[in-house]
Amino acid sequence: MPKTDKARRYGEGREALLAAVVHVVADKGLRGLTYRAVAERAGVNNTLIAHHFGSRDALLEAAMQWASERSIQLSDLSATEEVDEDFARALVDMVASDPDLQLFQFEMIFESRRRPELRPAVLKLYNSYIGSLENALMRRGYTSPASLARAIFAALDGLVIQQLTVADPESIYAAVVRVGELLASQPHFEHAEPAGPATRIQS
Amino acid sequence: MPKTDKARRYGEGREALLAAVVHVVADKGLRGLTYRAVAERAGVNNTLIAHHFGSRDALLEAAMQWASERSIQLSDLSATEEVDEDFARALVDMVASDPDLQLFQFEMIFESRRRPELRPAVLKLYNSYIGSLENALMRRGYTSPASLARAIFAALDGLVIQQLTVADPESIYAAVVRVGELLASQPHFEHAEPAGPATRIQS
DNA sequence: TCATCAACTATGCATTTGCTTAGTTGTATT
DNA sequence: AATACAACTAAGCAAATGCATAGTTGATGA
Repeated sequence: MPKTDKARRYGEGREALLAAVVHVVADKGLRGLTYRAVAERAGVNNTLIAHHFGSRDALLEAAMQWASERSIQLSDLSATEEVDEDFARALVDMVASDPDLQLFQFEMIFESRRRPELRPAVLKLYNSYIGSLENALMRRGYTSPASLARAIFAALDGLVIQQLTVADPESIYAAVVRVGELLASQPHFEHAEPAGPATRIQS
Repeated sequence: MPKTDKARRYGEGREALLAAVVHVVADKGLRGLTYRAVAERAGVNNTLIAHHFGSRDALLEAAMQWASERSIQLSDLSATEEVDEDFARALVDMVASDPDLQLFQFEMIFESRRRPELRPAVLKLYNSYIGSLENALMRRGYTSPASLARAIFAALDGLVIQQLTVADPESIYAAVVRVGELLASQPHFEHAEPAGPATRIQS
């Protein structure tokens, strides 16, 4: 039996369709993103998509907007004070408990290469992640936080992909912890110090 | 005008089709992977695909095999002695000069979630990358090289994705260099020492 | 030189797709 | 209660797709 959300109430169709897009893309890919598949998953008639969004492309764009708005998750995580065991556990748990949102976003990142209208949302997402991480690193006194933030984010991003596709959660957990250790071994303040000089750790 | 490789010689069709798959997937996605698109790109009749491979699924599987065999690239790079400026430049140049192979592989990694027959090849690729990196780290005396190799590979993987989608090559270059610095700051031997004790750098 | 077989092409078709058109139903406003 | 309009459904169609069938062409070995 296919997963369908039934018993929708009047007026909830649009939102249900957007949520359905994320799940359909996550488990059938963009090739499986059809009016009928999305509608079935949302529990509505397929022509409702054309009514609300006009075209498949517009549906995808709307879904990207919608998903990125509710994708505070990693952004919150990145703004955390440090990449420690708690962070690692939270990240691994997040991916394990809601892989579809991550999968959808990765699909959209690659799709944005071919669909210019998706680029703004994708860029905003990435920049918000990397930017908040960069701020956190700067507050903690790391040197040249821009390239460091990019590198650390890339590592976390890459580990999420590995967890989604080829590796078991515990290996990923260990690797995330290792990323935290790499960070800790770089020169930085002992605690976040918004202003003024502070103790700098040398390693 | 569409990119078509014309003037094929008798007997080269199969190989041309496999190469075409990589390019088609890279610039139109898996949704754009149709018999007609691939055949046009390869400069052959679309029914030749059914002749050689039988089905679209089998074509994709064959292309994955084919591509991973000729994807010695990152593996070679990972086995390099250290992640320095030369390595960073080589990585960035590789992605810039041949993005299609990388894009194809990323698409396949995600596709392997839904197509079990692709998993062996994907796992083999990842394990060969991470494994050779782990060996290189072990030779250089890094502690717990398994999680470190996974983390470093994830960082490089993530940076490749960023270069392919959202960031300019020079930002990526800087971040790759930073990854090298993170590695250098970890305790390890000064030079690769296959056996026996050696000078251990403390940071 | 000719037989054989693989590589290759031409035609065609059932299915799936995006989306249009024409309608129905629910809700909010007066 | 009547109006009006948005949310929603039913039916259907032109185009694209995967692939089957039937044939043609080129290389190769006897």
